[in-house]
Amino acid sequence: MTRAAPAYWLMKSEPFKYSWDDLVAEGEGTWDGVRNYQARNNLAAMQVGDEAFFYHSREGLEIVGICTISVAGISDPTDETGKWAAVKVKPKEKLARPVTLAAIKAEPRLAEMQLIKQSRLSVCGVTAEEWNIIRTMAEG
DNA sequence: GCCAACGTTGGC
DNA sequence: GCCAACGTTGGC
Repeated sequence: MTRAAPAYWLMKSEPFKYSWDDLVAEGEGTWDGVRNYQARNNLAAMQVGDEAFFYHSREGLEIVGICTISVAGISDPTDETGKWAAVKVKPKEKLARPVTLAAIKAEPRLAEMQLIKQSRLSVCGVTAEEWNIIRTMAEG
């Protein structure tokens, strides 16, 4: 399956477990351990070349960087049943200015973001419009 | 650290 | 198939 334009995502991580800096240090990270069906469906829909915001949850509460999907459609190596999905990501760029959850909530055009609507979903879809708005907000 | 929101599980 | 109990996530 191919797609003309890259899709956009937002992936949450608790920085004390796995932070943006950890990903940069590793060079490539496996996004595994997801045990939510909706998040899994998002993971399974990802393709190489898609881009994702890296969001720090619990602490920070902000988008800190952008990563690209480097390997798609793999099964979660931490899962023995084989039914959970994972991808590999590489850091692409660190945002000049992190975009905080508060800033996202304060922007009416972002009120419909899956991030806002489903606060507990750890892998969210982002529309191209939302992506561009946040990229603009992240410019220094 | 607390707790609300939400997803999952299991008894009936 | 319903729903109460339970576990987890994530904002505050």
